[in-house]
Amino acid sequence: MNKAAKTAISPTRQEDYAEWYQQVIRGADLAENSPVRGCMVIKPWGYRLWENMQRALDDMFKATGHQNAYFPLLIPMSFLEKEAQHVEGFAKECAVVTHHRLEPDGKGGLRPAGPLEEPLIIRPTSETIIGATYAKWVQSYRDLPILINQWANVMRWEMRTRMFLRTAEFLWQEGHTVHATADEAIEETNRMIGVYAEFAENWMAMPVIVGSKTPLERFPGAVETLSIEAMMQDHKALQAGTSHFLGQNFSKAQEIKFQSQSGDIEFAWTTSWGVSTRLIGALIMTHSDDDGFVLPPRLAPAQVVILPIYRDEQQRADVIRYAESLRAELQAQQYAGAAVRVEMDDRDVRGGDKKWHHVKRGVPIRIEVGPKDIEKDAAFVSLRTGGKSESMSRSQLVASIGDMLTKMQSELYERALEMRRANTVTITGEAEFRKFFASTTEDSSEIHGGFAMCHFADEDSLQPLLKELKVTIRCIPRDNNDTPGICFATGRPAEKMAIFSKAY
RNA sequence: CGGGGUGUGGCGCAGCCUGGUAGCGCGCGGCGUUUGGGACGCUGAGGUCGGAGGUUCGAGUCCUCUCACCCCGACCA
Repeated sequence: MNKAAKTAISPTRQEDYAEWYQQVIRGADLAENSPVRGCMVIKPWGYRLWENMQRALDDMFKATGHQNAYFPLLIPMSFLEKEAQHVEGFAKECAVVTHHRLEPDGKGGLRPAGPLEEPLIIRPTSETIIGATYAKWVQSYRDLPILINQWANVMRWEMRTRMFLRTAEFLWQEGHTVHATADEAIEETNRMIGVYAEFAENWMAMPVIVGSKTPLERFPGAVETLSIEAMMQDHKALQAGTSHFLGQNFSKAQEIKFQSQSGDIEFAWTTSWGVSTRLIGALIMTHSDDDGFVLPPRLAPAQVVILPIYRDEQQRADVIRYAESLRAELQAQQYAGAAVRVEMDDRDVRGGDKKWHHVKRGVPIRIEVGPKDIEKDAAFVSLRTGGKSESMSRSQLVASIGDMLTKMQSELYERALEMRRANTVTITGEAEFRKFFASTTEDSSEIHGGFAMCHFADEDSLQPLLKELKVTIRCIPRDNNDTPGICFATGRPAEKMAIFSKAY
């Protein structure tokens, strides 16, 4: 766009992080705002990415014994009233359907007519409707466990929306399981947060911290909420996935009962777990740079794009033939257990524009082939993760394409991990805590802070301080967190450390 | 929902204070020169100024209401 600009995306992260985020999405053609308040249009490039995420997750769900099913979009309002905390959590952000038809309003427009006897809400999450269904399915301990996942859209009437991170309507999956014992349900809750962590780290190349939420941060109605937390490039935390142990709260509210082996009637134990298109936001803010989106190879809709370069029709024939055969060879290679995904971009667009198009979309590897390359039986290779572009012989390129993608994937992970390391500190006193999270007035970028690991005794007493600094407790990390200490704020003895951070 | 800001061709903006029927850059079409690179020249298409109402002979410019978006706050995957 601007020849003088050093970066493809303007502003840069330093200049204006929030605006940079928007521009990366636009530059990569992932999504755009729609005429509907708070709702976005996910464009093909963004949707292909989502499909790749879905496929990987779905395979993992299946591998852990789950099946997919589908439940209604609309939920009778009374269903939501059954679990007290659940209502409190979601009632404020529900879209309500009150009529079932439209009629002319006499002024050339339409007005709703046919009021419903009982209003329906558009699901903000499906615990209630699924629970009501499960209640009918469960009679005996022999009916358990129920291990079901649903891919769906949900709607939450959020006050402030941001593309992918928080939209009124979003796509997600929600697993809902029923078990005969608490232990089994807890095991499921742990297993699924593990699946999410594995997906985040191995597929998204995004390091995450697994931990449990404090009572104030829990899912409404849950006994225990586990989450994976990731650090974005502005050092804020993003909750990337949650897995809830719901105890018997929902089964009691919805009468999910079964007769046990001994003949007693017992309430079942349930779990729910989900990740959403928010993961795309996480991906953007984990890896992208000032030239736009950077895709981890494993999830990239196209891992390699071939850009033919030629001057005229005569050259075109040769170059295209060469490019096509190169494509076939590359596609025959394997990466991460699947064929390498290669695209050719032979659009009638100027070479420079074409190159930047793919840079901004985050394609991991760009391969340019022109007459000079054909002579040398070579190709000119550029990696989205940086480094010098270089000419490679065709045989070498084909032989090493899988390794290159593997290396890029782990490089992205290492980079993100290093960013998190560099911005994670252990804090033992309130003064230090305040200083860490203080907004730096001289630095307009607003990128500051990070993860503060602190021992803490009591969540409630910290609230004034946390509110003042706009910091939240992200989670109590599960691993390496057994050393007791002293609460950073009150000086009282504390069992565990928590991650404190500003968050999305 | 509270505070602040914005809303003018696809995108980014100027014009508004000092009302008189719309301008710039990029992008887009055509032609040509270029081309291992986000090039250049000529030429062309495209907007009635978020919406509604009002003031006025006349409103993008003033007033009222409304909607949407962005930032901050409260809430949240």
